[in-house]
Amino acid sequence: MSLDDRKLEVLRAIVEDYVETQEPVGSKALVERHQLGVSPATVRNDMAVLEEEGYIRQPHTSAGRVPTDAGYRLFVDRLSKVKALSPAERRAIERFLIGAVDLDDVVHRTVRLLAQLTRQVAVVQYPSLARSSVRHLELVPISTTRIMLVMIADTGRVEQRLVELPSPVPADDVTDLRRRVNEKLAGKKLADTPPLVQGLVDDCAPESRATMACLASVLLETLVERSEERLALAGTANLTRGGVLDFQGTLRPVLEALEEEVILLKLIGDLEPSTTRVRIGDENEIDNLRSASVVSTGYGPGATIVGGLGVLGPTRMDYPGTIATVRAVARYVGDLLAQN
Amino acid sequence: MSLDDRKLEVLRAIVEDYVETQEPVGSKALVERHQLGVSPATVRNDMAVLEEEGYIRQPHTSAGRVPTDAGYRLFVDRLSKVKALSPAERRAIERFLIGAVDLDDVVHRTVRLLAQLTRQVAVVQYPSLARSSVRHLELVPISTTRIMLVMIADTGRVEQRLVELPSPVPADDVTDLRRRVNEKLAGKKLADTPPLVQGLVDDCAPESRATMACLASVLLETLVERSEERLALAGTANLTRGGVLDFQGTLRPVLEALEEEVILLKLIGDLEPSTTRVRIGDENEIDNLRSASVVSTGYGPGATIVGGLGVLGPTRMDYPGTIATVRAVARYVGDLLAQN
DNA sequence: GACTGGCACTCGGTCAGCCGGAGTGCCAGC
DNA sequence: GCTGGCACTCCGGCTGACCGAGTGCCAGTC
Repeated sequence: MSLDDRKLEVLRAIVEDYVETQEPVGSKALVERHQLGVSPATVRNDMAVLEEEGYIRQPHTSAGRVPTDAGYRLFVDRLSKVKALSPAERRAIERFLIGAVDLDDVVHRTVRLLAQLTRQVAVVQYPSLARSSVRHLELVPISTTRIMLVMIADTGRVEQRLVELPSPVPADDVTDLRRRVNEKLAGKKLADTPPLVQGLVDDCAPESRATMACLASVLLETLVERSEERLALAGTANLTRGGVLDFQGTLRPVLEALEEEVILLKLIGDLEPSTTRVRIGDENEIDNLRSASVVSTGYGPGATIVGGLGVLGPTRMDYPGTIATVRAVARYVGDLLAQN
Repeated sequence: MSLDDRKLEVLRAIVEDYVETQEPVGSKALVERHQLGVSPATVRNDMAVLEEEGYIRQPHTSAGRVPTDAGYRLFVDRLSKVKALSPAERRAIERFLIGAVDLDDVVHRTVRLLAQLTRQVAVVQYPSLARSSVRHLELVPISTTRIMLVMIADTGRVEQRLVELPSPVPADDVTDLRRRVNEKLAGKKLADTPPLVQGLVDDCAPESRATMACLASVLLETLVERSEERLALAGTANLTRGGVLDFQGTLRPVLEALEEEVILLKLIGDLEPSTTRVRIGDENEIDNLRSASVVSTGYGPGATIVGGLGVLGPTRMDYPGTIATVRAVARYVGDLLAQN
């Protein structure tokens, strides 16, 4: 019951036409627009098979065919070759990213760029703290019993936390604390710090141990364990393209999902394999996004990956183009980070 | 041609009913739902006058009446008393804000809270740098020719900028720079710093002047002049309540406007008079938001104002309730900031 | 003079019925 | 195994009728 080449070709044609026109595609139109070399009747037979196999379906009897999620999946996996970016697009990417002055700026520019190029909703995760190393830890006395802990990561991220101290600490002691903390932690992966931090507390002279313990708990709790991932989002307005036809009538669930950072992280996180990932319709675990597709990938300097980025759109999207753009942007961002 | 009390009462009834039901309201329904003590025919006469004056209009002949922007304006200015918050709402606010650990957290919680309570789109501006004072400036050497400048403001905001130095600077000099910069600037309003910074450069020994100049220019350019305002946004999904009926059929322009930080700032900025501000429909300068209303106010510790917050929704919104909530939330946030 | 009841009129929304067109499935023939 | 032909289905759009909500106006009443 395997699909021969022509049937696959028919599927490809259906996907391409439907993505472009947003309308169910019939056998006659298909042979007209693509040089299939066979008659509409033959195509109809092929369509019947494709439908039986679950790759396409009819919205109603006597309407054209529309790809199913499975159809898109097959298309993405076997029928589409990655589209090369146009020189104009390459230039746009470079121009867009070249003036960035700090990490915030890079992330914001990237997310807007992605939204603009793909004409979809774009999401970019800030470099994950969990994958960063400590470049420097700064302790800034705010008052005698308050210290601002500033952590600068090698990925460019800077996080600050206010630490309330149990008792007043003189400025000299702060200097000493700073030195000790940096000696121990600078250059270390954040994930590797817990035992080191514990060591710091243990090695402390009794009189400053309480202070160090305070510092250590803030460090561990808010930067290592509960390290909040940050995100940037752009292009929500693109959801309204194509009317309310995509997303089965209402943007509600999609907009709701986009407001939940946890959900977005799930979407573009899981960046292990460093390859581009495509989730089509029902393949999404999040119920609100069953009518959407997500294309995501990891980025980072060189071969390492420090964060994820991706776009979200209707299942009816230009997969080859989107995949190419997402990849290209990720690569550029990675290069940019490598320069620091 | 002035409107007597009953006509105003009729207008109020129309606004309240329309806000609630989302449907044009007719004379008969009006006398049934409100104890106006007159017959529908009389109400019709009043309506005719109100329509002539431009406070209400008919979507089509022989349909009920709908308030115009001017009608809402009159309602807000003269007909509505501010609604008191329910104890439940007060408790919600307190509970929501009480656990905040840092400024980011405060802002994020606030914006979500606002969105949730008003069921509209909420915007919260971070405390403006322009209205902040310098609490501390920290210089962190990243390499011999790179310094991370970290500014901690009294409002809790922390900004960092990477400074590329013209020549290597030894650690001791950095310490010295840090001391001098803080002596001069700590405690000063950011807006007052430019002459002081200039003084710092002028007073510098020739050998460190280039470094100081570098620092000064980053400070002035990116923190004082081009000081970027930051924002948080939440509740976009609330736009879809009431179908696509509000916002004349398409969310597009509204979503687009919400993506432009500049636009949002204009909306909730301009916080001079410290009073709550209501912009209704066409009163908005931004074309994309002509079908929306914005309720905004300033917040800050005590009587000073350091930033703005507000909500955006359809012109058909519960103004008294929204105004009360926006005010209350602003007050709570101000109190919270005052505690630091 | 202000309010009221009554009446004719308007017009949007809905429903049924009709028609055309696009598209299908199937079948016989090559 | 492909093709042309044919009957069938069903969506979408159009039309006309009807209903109901709501209005404007007018004459009558307090």
